[in-house]
Amino acid sequence: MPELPEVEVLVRFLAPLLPNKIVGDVDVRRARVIAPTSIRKLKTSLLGAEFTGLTRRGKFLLFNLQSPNRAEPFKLLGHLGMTGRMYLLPTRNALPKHAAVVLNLGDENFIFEDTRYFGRFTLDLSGLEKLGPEPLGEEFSTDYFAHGLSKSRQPIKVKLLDQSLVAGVGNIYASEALFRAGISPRLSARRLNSSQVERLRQSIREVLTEAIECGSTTPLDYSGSELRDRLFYFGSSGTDNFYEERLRVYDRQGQSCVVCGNPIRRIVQAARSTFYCRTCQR
DNA sequence: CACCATGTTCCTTG
DNA sequence: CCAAGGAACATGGT
Repeated sequence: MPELPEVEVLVRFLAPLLPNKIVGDVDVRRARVIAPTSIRKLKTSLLGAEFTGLTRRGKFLLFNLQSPNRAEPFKLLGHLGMTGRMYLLPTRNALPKHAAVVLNLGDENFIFEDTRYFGRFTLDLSGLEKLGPEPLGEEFSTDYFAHGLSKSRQPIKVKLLDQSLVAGVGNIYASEALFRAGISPRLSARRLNSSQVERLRQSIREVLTEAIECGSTTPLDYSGSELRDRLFYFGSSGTDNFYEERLRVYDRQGQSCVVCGNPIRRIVQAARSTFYCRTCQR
């Protein structure tokens, strides 16, 4: 469920639930997700430690912990990859099939579940080093963005996925932001004029902000597998597909553009799908 | 069987 | 050294 808005909503949901909870057991069921941290190292660090906070950086979750054995607090870095979820589950509930890491916190377990195991739950914080600014922060300025784009010949859609340019935009919101800005995804990044750069910067902020607001009003009730995580774009069963309906171009090839009525196109860029309207986006 | 999927990293090529 | 392209990772849905 991973792009900046989904991670942000998850962090807001989990952050108040974690403080004062102490790790009583660490069960690593898929070692790849904690790499390069070893199982032993993770256990040594986490056993007896208390959660003190949770924040977000780009698509990463940053867990703050305090161990009674150490003077200094420490951090754990989480990433949801393509299919990751994190949630608290009563101890009596069965673990999900793809539980990658389970932390016992007393009468409930903290679950990191990830079908494809592309996610991370690790003491290695190096993933943060090359991140660009937060798109919703002041550092993501017009000048910064213009300068970053001016050096790249890549199509603008591909460049938006570069986490060192701006942190947190993924494949869905890249298409959505370009549609809102009326800019073709195929345009070379350095060919955007200054008004396009500014429109795109604003569009990125709006698209992400609206997605967070939308997600924040949804009950994030994961009691295991029955109640669905409504932030999941796909896998919506029955009525809860409103999330997809908010998207104006993503996964809508062949459907009518909400602005001009012409069909939404799907193209492939850097081996990933891009959706756009040829009429509205030049 | 084929192709598709919210992400990142590593390897190769130019 | 750098930018860009593609495969790889792993599993499931259609």
